[in-house]
Amino acid sequence: MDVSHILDSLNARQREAVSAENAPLLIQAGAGSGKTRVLTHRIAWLNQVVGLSPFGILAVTFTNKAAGEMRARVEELLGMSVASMWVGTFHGLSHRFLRMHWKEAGLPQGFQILDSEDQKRMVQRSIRGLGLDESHWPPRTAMWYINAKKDDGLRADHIRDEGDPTEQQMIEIYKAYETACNLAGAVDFAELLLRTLETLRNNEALLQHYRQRFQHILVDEFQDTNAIQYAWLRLLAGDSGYVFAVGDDDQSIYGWRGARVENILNFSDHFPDTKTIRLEQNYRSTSTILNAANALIENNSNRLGKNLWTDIGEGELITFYSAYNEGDEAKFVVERVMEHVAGGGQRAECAILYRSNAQSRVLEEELFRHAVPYRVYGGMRFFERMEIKDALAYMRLLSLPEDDISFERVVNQPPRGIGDKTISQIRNVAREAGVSLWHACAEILSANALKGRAATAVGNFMKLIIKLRADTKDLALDKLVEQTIKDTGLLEHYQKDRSEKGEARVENLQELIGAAGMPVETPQDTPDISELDAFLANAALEAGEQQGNEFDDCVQLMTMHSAKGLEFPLVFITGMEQGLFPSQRSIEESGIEEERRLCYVGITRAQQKLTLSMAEHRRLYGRDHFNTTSKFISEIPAELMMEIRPRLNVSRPMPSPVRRQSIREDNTTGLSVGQRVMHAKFGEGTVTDYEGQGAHARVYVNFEEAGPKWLVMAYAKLEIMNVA
DNA sequence: GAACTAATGATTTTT
DNA sequence: TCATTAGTTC
Repeated sequence: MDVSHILDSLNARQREAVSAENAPLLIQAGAGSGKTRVLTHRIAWLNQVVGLSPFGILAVTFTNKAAGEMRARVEELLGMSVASMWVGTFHGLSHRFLRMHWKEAGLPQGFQILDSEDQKRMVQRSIRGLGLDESHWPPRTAMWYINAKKDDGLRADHIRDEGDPTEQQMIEIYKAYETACNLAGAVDFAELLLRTLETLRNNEALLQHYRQRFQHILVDEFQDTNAIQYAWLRLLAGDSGYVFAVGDDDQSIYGWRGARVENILNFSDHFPDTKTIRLEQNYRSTSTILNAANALIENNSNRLGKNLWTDIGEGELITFYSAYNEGDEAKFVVERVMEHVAGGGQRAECAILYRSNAQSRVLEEELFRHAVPYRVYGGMRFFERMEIKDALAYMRLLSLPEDDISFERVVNQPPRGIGDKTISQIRNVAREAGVSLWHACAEILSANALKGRAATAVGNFMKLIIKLRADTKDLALDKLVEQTIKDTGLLEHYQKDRSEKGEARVENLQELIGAAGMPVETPQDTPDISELDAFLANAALEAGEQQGNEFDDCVQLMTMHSAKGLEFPLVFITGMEQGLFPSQRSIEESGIEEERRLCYVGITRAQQKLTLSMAEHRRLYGRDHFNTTSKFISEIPAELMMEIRPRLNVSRPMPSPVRRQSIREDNTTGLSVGQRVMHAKFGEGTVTDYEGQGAHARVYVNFEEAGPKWLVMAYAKLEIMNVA
């Protein structure tokens, strides 16, 4: 059989990995060394050469995006659909397993998934239920504790009581939380994994079935696996399965959320006869960039060790700029971006990276000032929005009225006269009887324990849900959403809010109808899960895209963490300051090796040109910081770097208006200086300046109430006022 | 029930 | 510094 299409495009190491004999394989894939390519080609190899059915392959990743890409690339390579192959995230695959084996797992058939926000509310409820003071026992902390334990595979009963009163209390909260989740048929993210693991462990027949089925297990980003994910892999692989693990210990940047680099370092101890293959040829960056990255990471101990190389050529030197303050730094970066664009480059080729999200603000302001379109990664995702979660909560109640989190969320949203007093009464009954809030309501009503108005309100709410469920039983999903947001009054409620925010919420709700109209991909082996439950699970597991931008060609702003896996011709790493990057906390406690790996990740995102910058003086969280240069700068060989000295006038806080007016451009705003205008939010004002062209045209308006502001014509919806 | 006020907390993020 | 959120008031 001709296998050239699988191997031809690969280098020697990649071929070795793809065509390796059956054995545990550890592929140390450096940044930009083609790891996704190796993974997908390995799957193709297993299928077309070894003759393994897609049915026998399990491929697991961390993000939905990575899973989607992998499936698409395999299908492209094989020229066929591989729906029977299990490709997905640890959570997604566990979810699939639990839907199929809910009985064995001891879950209700319609179990719901809690996202982090739901989980926090649930923990909060448990804390309140125990009569504890929330300020002393913050839900965040308790949630963090519970997740850390679950990620280590520990139930509340498993935790050894060392006599520490704080820990004892945490264990109590954990227990109460477990009870509440079981009652509500709710499963949090960590629970998906833990429950799957336990179900397999306690059910020999199931375990044997899956071990036999999945002879080959492929793992992406192996350095990011935590204890339970590793246990999951080992259990499934058993003694007869082959794990093909691809990862890079130098890119392990999620230790703080439980990832264990040891999983990579000790892989060969756990899987006998492991074959290790290193992919060190980099297809992304210039040798200057790679040499900088190599030199930097050399400073870490405890590595498996590897050296990236390329035949792309030296390319440009790395630029380093030490700015006077963060404003100056932003100005410098944006100027470089604008130069690139002026030279015919795309904005989307530029990525501005930073350590913490708080740093994006100044950069955004500077980009906005110059009307450079940009996109910030890491905002609120679609299915996390308040109005969307409200609608979903109603839908969840339709599916499973015992879902207490959803019940509490919408029982008085929109307001229908069920106040705190009534709710806490319901809660008490529920707690005493050990039933869900929904059942508690029914009991209270039949016992006539509520007074007039409250009783009617609660009764009406229950009737609403029951009627809605009956009415929508046979409806298509999008119609169901539509009817839900109408009949519950949710849509009307948000329509009353005439502000921009309210309008956006109404739009989002309408978009939800649209989203429900799209078919949700249900795996063929997932049995009788309703269309509604599939949609709800999907919403929790895949929170959707972050908000896009109306401009396609945007400068990309993101943290170095979110940049992992991406690449850009031009990369700017800002805030190269001791105490910020590496962060103060990492210097003091967690050790800075992970910070250095993060820096390594940042550097290796760059294809052609890397620019580093710092601010000697930075205001962060209302405090002034006087910074020294990041240690990491000194770890990059000086001959790879060129330092740019600040110009004399850069530290001036604001450009003088005189200067702006001296370089006049055509006025395309349609308004003239001196024109009186009206803005929906800021009120009346006078136009005093303008700049920019076309879609980016802006005017400077001095508002009576709100003060002077720059407004983009395309968005501001200014009303021209006639002089009285 | 909306509208104001005070308190809080703040690396990094996915599921 | 500043955004979110919980609490308070009318």
